[in-house]
Amino acid sequence: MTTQATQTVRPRLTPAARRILDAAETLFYNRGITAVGVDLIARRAGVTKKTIYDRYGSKDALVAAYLHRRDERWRTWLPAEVERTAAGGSARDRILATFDALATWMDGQSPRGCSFVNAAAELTDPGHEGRRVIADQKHWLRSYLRDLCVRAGAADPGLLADELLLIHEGATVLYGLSAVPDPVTVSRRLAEAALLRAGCTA
Amino acid sequence: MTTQATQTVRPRLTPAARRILDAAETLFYNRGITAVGVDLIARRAGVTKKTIYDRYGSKDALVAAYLHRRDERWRTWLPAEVERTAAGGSARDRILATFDALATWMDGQSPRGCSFVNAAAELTDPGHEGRRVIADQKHWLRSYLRDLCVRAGAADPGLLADELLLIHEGATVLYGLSAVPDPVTVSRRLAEAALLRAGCTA
DNA sequence: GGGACAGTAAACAGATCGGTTTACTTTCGG
DNA sequence: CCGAAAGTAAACCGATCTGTTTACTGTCCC
Repeated sequence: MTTQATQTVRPRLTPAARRILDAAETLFYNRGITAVGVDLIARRAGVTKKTIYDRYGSKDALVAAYLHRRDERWRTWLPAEVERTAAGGSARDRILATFDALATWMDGQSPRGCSFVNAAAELTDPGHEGRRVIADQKHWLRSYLRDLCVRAGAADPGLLADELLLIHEGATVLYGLSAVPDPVTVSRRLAEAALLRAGCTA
Repeated sequence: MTTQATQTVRPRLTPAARRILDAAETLFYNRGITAVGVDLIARRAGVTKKTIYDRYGSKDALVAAYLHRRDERWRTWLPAEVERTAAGGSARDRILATFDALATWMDGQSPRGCSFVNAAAELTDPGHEGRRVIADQKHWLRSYLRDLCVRAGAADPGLLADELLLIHEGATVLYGLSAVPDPVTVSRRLAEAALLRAGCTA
């Protein structure tokens, strides 16, 4: 057995590695993955290219790390935000709260739509590790919604979850395209109709 | 007044220009816009780079032409397909037929989702001409749906059109991500619920 | 005090990027 | 017959691409 290391809070990321990821996140999201070179990331992070390759190995791996961290943030933030805003409410309230949360998330930091959908548009190689992260993210959201649907007493929770997921994606895309003034309000209405149809009235 | 030219069917595109656009369409859609260079397009089209720049002027202009042609095809195909499949039916039937048409379109040639949404992910410069084409396309679909909603006697045609548009986009994105087995069926169910709510029963 | 680790600085590699230029050929309508 | 348009072929431009290499400096822990 390996000896247990000292219990100091070990930073998963070195300071430089964190700065790299921060810079990469901003640049990838706002300018596109392919359009951003590692030289630019290095410059922005105040770091040498060597450090990037020492920490991440390749640009593809850095892209995967970028998506992974974005996923982690979303997974911790969304349930917390739902609990915060729908505290004391029903499961149905929580489901509707996910749409308000979506609006908050987008207004706050994501004017260009879903980083995963955008990344999927660029990561055309099906073998790219980032594609796995993207698929995982959508499956997580679907199962989170499904869990809420079960608790809301939906007739067919799986089907309702699919419907809600579709509405989420539609709202996010329209938000990013600025093609419709207030897509999140539209999505909330659609969700209400879907809930009604599934027998979730409480 | 300028003299009317001879009435020969003038080809809007020279043969080489057409081959260039064909090659660009396949490559841009399947590999991404930024990831594809003009040298590759030239090679695929059996053409010199000079010809590309003689015909289109810049890569950005070629990208806009690619989106424009894709838009044109969609605008002629969709109404025709809807008339074909919902011939003799009601306006409500036509609305639902747009979702079947979407499935046909995607199965046929667009496994990677909507070319416009994908392009929007890459065209980060708000001044890029392609962004106008994208916005126009969404507005066209919205007004096409809105027209059908009016004829279907919707309580609030504009709002219903927004809802249907959102469902369309959601279905397309989920289709491209392969995150849900049959997003188009899900979208049809959602559309039925939305129509019901808007009072369109015929 | 010595090694492992994290980092800087900067050159280097070969390929590719969008775009231009020069010189020559083919086709076709007035 | 002549000139314009459409095209090939290929070299060239400077910049940028992902990724590697060499040499050196801190810092921290055993």
